[in-house]
Amino acid sequence: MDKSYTPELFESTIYKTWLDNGYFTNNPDSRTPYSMVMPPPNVTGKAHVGHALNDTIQDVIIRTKRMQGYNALWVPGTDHAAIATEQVIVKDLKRNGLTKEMIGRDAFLARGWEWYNKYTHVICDQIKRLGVSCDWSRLAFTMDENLNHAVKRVFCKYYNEGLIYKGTRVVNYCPSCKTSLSDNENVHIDQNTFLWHIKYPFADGSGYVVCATTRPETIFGDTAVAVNPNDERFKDKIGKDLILPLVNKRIKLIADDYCEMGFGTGAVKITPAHDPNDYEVGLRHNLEIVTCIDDDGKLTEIAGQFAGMDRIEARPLIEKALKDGGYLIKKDKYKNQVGTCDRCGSFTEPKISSQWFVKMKDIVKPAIDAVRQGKIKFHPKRYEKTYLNWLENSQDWCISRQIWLGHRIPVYTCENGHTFASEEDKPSCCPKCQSTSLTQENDVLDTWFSSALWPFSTLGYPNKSEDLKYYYPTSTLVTAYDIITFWVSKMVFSGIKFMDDVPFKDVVIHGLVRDLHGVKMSKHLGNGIDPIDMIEKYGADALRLSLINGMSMGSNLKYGEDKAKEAKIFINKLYNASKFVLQNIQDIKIKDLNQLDLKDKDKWILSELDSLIKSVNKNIDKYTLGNAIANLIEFTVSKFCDYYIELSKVDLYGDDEKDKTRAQNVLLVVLTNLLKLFHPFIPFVTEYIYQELPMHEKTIMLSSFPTKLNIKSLSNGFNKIIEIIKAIRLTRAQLKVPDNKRTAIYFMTEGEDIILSQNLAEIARLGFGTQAEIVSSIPLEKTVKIICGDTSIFILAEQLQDSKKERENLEKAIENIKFEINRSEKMLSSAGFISKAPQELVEKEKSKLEANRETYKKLLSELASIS
RNA sequence: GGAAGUUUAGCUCAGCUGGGAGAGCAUCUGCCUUACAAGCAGAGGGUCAUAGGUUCGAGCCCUAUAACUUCCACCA
Repeated sequence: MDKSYTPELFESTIYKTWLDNGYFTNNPDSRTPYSMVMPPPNVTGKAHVGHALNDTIQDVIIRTKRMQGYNALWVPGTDHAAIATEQVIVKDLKRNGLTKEMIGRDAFLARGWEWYNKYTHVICDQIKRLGVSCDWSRLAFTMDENLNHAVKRVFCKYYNEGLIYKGTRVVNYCPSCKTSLSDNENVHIDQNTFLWHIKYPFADGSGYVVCATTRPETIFGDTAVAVNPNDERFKDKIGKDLILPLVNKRIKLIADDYCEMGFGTGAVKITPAHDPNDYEVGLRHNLEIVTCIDDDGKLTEIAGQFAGMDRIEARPLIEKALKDGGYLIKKDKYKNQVGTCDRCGSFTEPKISSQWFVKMKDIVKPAIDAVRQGKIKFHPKRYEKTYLNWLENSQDWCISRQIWLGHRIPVYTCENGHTFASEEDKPSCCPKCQSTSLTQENDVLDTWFSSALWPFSTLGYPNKSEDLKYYYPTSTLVTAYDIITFWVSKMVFSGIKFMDDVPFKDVVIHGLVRDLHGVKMSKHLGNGIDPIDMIEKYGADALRLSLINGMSMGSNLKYGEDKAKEAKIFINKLYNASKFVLQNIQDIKIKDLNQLDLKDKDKWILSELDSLIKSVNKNIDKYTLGNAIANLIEFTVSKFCDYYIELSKVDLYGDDEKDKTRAQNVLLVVLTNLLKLFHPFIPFVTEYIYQELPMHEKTIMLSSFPTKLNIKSLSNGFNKIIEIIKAIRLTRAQLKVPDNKRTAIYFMTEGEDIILSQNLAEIARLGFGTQAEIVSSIPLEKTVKIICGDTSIFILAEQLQDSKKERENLEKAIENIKFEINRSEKMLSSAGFISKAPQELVEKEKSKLEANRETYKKLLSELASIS
């Protein structure tokens, strides 16, 4: 092994070995299945830290399950991200002076595929560098032939059951992406704007009403003004004609409950084409629908002199025109929320158009029940609320997009006006009239429509494959909280609808990776961290460890480069500890630990290891991976390295062959278990070290995950020795004895102290002693006395403890113990405590009190003796 | 407008079914001890956001308040 940890020397070789041996590949067999599907990254994207976190969590889970003996399958894949990719291609065309209409749909799609083929490997290669153990032979893509088939099958089923319909609605429309969006993709942001109060005069000259609006440019689309039917101020005016400012046409004053009496001026302008509520009002009152903003976000002909202007740029000019015409009463500052496009950030416009929808009401119900009844569990549980809340209030899902990339809606209309959905690529004729002249819908489906099928489309649906039978439902889904509503909910109702079963049983939700100040990472701010950079500088294991360590499930993670650095330092520590073990077991005779006469320190480290194994298993089961890794690091540093390795030197460097063999075997057992426990988190370095062990399987990946130690007579008795070592070290530090100056250590005991007498060499080594022995009388004058529990320790020191400091120490100790005794006495004298607290606890408190009283006496007499 | 989360050491966060407040980083002191100076040993540092309540006992449970964060929602 090299002197220090250098991941770049082995990470890629090891990954290749794993791949070449097919360790990631799985097919149905007699074992119990454990399956996951990877949330597909955008095929044209670049891996960011969020992917690294998401994939690391999944890899930890799948590697653990694989080692636990499950048939563990993890299916990777990518998403076609239609809107984003389409934009990129359109931009690319524009540079060459082309538009998509100029090259036509087929040529455009061909370009899309070029793009997809070119970039699939980029993102996959980046993800591979993390060390993920997904089955790459099953790499899926939402536009694959089979997935395409799944989409069409699902669409037709919905369609034929009447669950998909085409309707005219006001939907969110992005003038920049030039497509409609689902409610989900319409992101509300706060905006400081104004409330314009505009005068609408009655046609008969009998005064006017005032409407307030945040969007004065929509005035051209107004077809009524509404007031509340109970509003006394307007009661006798309802039905009268008003003059629409700037347009000078007549519109009616109508009464509708939608208009709240207390709000604003009490009157609201109605623009059915550009506001969902107004549209509803329009339907009720049979109002004309006037579109005044077109697909590019520009004002239409109806806007007269403003026609052709961008709706937002026109705003100040419209304001001026209103003012000039005497219509503007006032302009107040106002704060409201405005919709923006999830993909490009531009302001969306509510726009009336003909779109395809999925009826949500019925299909959503079983998805709600599945979570309510516990068939699907969220971790942490609180995210159930996000999920349920969204499903319970969901409106029909707008699935049509006015772009070309993606799954084209498989609905055809024949020349005789018959409309039907077909799974076939090119249906030959209309099923009703056999006409062969068919036209397909132009719109494509929302990307989430295909993502919703991911857990079963990647396993072979719509074919009734063996994979589906064996691996569906999948076991666990790991994703960030921000796509619970986009994705998780849609997979659940789709799975139940088309597979008759939930798509997964556990949903593990993690947070988003933020910078150190908690700010979202973005190119714009330059605060992003490139995971590939981190891998190159610190290694994939360090990146993985830094993401999991300190992670609390479901909460955001503040991340900076220092975390990767820190992680690398720790791995170096593990590496060095392993190196120490390996160097010292070259000549090992391997024995079963139960056949060896284990010493106190061995029993101690093994019992610590046993509880580590239990807690790691428990924490992985609970998906609290951050706690699991904290346990592992704590054990490695504070128990194994700081104590056991140091203690083992007594035997390794001594003359007794039996002691040496025993220490070697314990070291090997601890290291082997530790490597296995660490493997899911830091797969590369653990495999690398594992291969150096004198006895090992082909790969640590397929070795068994520790569940418990089968070793008898584990004990914690050695903790007393550790306390003594700490007391000696503390006193030395107070005496300012430098660590390179060793001192003699003596003990005086009242009776026989077996554990002490058996660990003198250990105390000497770790307590910076030249020697340690039990004596019957104080050996020399130049000693300093330390009281540690029931043990009296003397260390030979040139610099005597100054008596003032010594008294201070004693007094402090006495103060502390007095406080403890008081607390115990108070507790034990409380009738409530005795009767209500668990018996065990009462007993513990009693014995603690007794011990403390003993120590107290001892300390007092000690104080008396020095003064 | 509705909902969720957070508030513990200078910083980042743990803290189990309520039973003596923890880690890492940073700081200070000493040490190049043959796995590791990317290291070792030791130390200092907290009114657990505030106010009440329940309890023998509260960082943890309940109620209110405050600050921050996020999600959802069609109030002109």
